Amino acid sequence: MSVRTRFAPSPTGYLHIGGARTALFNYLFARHHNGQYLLRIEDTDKQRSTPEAVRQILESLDWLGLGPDEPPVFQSAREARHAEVARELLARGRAYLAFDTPEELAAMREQAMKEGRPPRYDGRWRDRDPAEAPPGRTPAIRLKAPRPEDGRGEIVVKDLVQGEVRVAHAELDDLIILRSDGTPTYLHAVVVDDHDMAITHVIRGDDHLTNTFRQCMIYDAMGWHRPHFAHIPLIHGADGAKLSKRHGAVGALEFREQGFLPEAVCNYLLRLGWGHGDEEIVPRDRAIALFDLKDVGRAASRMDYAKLTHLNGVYLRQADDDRLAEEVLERLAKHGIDFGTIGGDRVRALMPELKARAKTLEELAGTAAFAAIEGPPPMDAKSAALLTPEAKARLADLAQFLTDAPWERLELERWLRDYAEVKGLKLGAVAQPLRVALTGSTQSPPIDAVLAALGRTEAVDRILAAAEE
RNA sequence: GUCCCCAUCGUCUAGAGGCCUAGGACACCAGCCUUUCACGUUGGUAACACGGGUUCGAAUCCCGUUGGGGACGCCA
Repeated sequence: MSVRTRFAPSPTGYLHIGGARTALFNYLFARHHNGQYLLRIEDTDKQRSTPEAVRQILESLDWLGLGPDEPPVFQSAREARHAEVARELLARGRAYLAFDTPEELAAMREQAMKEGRPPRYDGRWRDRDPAEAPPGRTPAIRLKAPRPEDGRGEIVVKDLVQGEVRVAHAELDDLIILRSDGTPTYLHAVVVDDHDMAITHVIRGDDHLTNTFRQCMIYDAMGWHRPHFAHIPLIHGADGAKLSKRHGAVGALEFREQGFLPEAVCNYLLRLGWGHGDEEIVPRDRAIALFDLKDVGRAASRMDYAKLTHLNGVYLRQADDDRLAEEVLERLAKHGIDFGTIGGDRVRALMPELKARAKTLEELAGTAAFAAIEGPPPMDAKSAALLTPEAKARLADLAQFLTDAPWERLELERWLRDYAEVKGLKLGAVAQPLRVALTGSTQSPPIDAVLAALGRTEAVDRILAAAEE
């Protein structure tokens, strides 16, 4: 039977980076086994689910290159089926009608907590005749949890990541599978959908580990085969607490905004909890070839933005120049920086040098701005301070001589070295004032590359402007 | 409170009883390279939570302690 996995987010907000990793692992596992990777939107909570969240989840997955192999399944569209299974369980005597009110249940929980007992449903309607129900109450359907004679049974799950995990039947209570309003509960809907979608491997966050035992009860009651389960550890913030906004970016699309490349984010997420020897750079194809659930760690890991940033730099340097140029120009436009066709060409021309010096697209856009615009670049204080009277005189001199210089990068470099030698100067004494004049910054790509990319007219204009300031 | 899971440098990890004087990566520090910055490169600081077993031998197996996390809804 071919492997089928699914990612099942609930559309109550943006796609969390932890969810993105769950999706990635589901994707990689399916691809590794030549199986299918599906998406199910768990929108049975009508109060909190929004179409906007659905849209954002799809966009996030698309950006990460984790789009599903089949159209997404919307859980809300399958409520009739969920109810049908619940009624079947009822008909088979594996479930029963429970007429409790929410208030009664709350009181029951409170009482149990007060007495130091675990808050579980006591099964008061399990063997009671529905005829005894108080008038006007609509019942929920509860599943009958196993109650072995000796009271010592247990449910065993052989989790592909966590290993063998067991929970005593005594820990389980009769869970609601169909609410009194006829809608399914999450635990029930998940089981029915995973079964109907022929999911073979359920890979999800380990916050679902204890839910698994409740779900197993439903599989068993229906006589369905349980899928394999793999519960992967959660991602925490740098302080070890649950990852939240105060830790920094957590939404997948926030990473895009901040200038991270999707392939870098995926690589980072993969290495968080999964490893293959000392390999750090694991592109998609390699990840598919290597991925195995047995190599997934069992401990929660912490989000490290510094390492993500480093990885992003690695991927940035490998990325295609035109792609990066497009991204950068888009960002410049968004920041209200004016540039024309020529500016775009200059950014493209300088991209090989630019990308070696940036770790994110946002940073790249910042360092590319001087090349995109027309005229003298804005100058920071540190750069302006470099424009001493001597430096300005030097620039004026350079502007004059550059008029006749050969305009090609390697030739320019030689020309600059000759110039410095003739004038008895260190190359740095020539390059730094030039850099400041041309880029408005003390840091930039090699000055010969900058000159070549700007073109003679623009370069000389900027040098003259700085000399006359 | 009850149940479940987890535990190697600050962080991510390698490690399946001897290959471990514990390896790699990020971050940090110092040097080299150099027209600035970055890249690259060389070196450095830095960890098996603790206590008991098992064994000739334990980071690796077992038990306990401590610490962290998760779950206990007519939420998902």
